[in-house]
Amino acid sequence: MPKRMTRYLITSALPYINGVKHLGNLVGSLLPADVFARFCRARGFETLALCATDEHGSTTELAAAEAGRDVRAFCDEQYALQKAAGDGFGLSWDHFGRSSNAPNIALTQHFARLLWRNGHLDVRTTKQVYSNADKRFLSDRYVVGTCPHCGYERARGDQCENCTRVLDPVDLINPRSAISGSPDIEIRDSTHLFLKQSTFVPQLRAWIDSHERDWPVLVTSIARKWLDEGLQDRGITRDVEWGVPVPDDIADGQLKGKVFYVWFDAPIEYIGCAQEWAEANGKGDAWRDWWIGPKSKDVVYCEFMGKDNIPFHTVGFPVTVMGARPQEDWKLVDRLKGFNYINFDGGKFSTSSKRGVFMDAALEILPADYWRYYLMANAPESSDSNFTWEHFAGQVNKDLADVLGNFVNRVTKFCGARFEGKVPSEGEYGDEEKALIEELDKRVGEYTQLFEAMEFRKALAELRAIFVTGNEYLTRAAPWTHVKTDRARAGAAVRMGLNLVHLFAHLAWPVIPTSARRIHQAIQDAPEVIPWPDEAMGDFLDDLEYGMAIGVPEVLFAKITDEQIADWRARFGGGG
RNA sequence: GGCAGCGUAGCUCAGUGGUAGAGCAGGGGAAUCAUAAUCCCUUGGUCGGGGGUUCAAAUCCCUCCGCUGCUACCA
Repeated sequence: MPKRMTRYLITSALPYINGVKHLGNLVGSLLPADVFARFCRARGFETLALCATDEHGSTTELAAAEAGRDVRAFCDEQYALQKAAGDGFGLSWDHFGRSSNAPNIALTQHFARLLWRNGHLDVRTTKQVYSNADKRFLSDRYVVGTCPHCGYERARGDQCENCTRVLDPVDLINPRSAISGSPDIEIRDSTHLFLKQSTFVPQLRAWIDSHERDWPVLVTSIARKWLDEGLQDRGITRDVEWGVPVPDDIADGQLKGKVFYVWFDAPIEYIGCAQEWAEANGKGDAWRDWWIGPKSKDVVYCEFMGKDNIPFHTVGFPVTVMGARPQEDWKLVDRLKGFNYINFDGGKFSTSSKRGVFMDAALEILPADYWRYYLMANAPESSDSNFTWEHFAGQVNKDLADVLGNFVNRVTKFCGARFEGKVPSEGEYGDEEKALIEELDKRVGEYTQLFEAMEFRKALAELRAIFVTGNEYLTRAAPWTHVKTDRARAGAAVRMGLNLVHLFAHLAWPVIPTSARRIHQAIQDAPEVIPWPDEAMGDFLDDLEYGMAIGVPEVLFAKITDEQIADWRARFGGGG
């Protein structure tokens, strides 16, 4: 595989540390980033795929407190769980880091100093709610009280869940701490740093406009909405303990004891994670070449995220990067792929109310590839999509078990029964094969383009169509008929069938890596990265050595039964 | 309330000005190598309602209805 000039830097939105993620989080960022990273590697591009846990903020502090744990220990434990779940799903990160690790802390402080020096930060005094009972400042959502609009008694300080109105904690009637329930709260002045985002609007708008064509409408429309509504300066520090400390040399130490807002430091971990990767792999300063300096010019930086993350990646983080100029010219995102949500039987997946299927539980009931295929085939690209057990089972059974799995099985078994389990050397390709090759040249080209365009749903529809093409061919070639009268003709068909199996393993690898490997190994050993077929189909489909012994894989995809669906529906909820 | 997206066959979705599409499900047939798996043919939609622009509208404009999301201190 030739090395190519372009390098791909790929990040998925950082999963928050607070618990194993559900399928919605998986399909919106982690999984498409992995599929795309595998696709890039398969094509021979140098690729760096990074992800990390996003650990800071009051939510983690309070979750740890509730669990009676030290915050760091709590995060250590949660990090291990998320890492294991990601590994289980075959998420092939080059590094899975942590926003609380040293590189991110140093980089976050470094960026803040640059922004301060460049005049992009203001010191402002704000009114914050302080709880005497809890001995801490409360973020808006941790103040509860009666909604002044609808009278709901458990409204949160940021928004009333009942009438959905946006609130300010001072509006609440009978306000109290959501942590202790204590009404002993007061308003105190607190000094914070504000990032002067408003001065970046023209620059941001020009940048977003320049991506009119290569970003999804979802992304540009959300980004523009923020600019059109009048971008406000954003407070980037908080009165909590668990975070990156604000250095004393900013604003003469006025921010002593405060930390940066989690949304300020989390995106910087994309860079910090590259440094963690370099440190873990003895790469020295190589991480910088992905992010800054002349060598980074060859890098295409791709970000994957759910729509809730889009403002922070089209406005917040870009302002941080732009504000570090002209001294330092860090990369801005080139390709930003945003996703809608996947619903669970018509309702939301919810971490807090444990609704839906979570990554660890998903792997307990089925291998990762079932999920990977289904989720990518139904990726919520144009609108929210909906998960039901019945739809899931129907699609997996049909596409993976019947169309792909059975094809591999029928070809390899027939070869074993009639051609001694060896690639037949008799016969030559004729018109039938020529037509097949022509069609596959077209389809594989289309499939490649769809992946390049990150049109995952359509790409998987094309992949399925390619599998179907194999079945169609086999029906027309009918080696089971010809073997009785014309062994050469049957041999050529079986040889083509085996070459198709081989092709399918290569094409499917980014999506279903484990199964693709099993399929490939039935034919011959598979390399770690199964390369993309760049050659013309006429060559690829006559590539297997004549006479080479092949095997029959064990059942590749066992079908999901009605009983299983009933069990899972009882366990997880969700209709069908 | 404001803003955005969506509403197309029973289901999941393509299609953004030129005779309504795919997969699944349903119906009929072929084949019997195979995880009863495959292949071929086929039923099915006044493209949410109404109005307008146009030779021509699922597609553009207006309006109404419905669903979803976002609304900056959850991340």
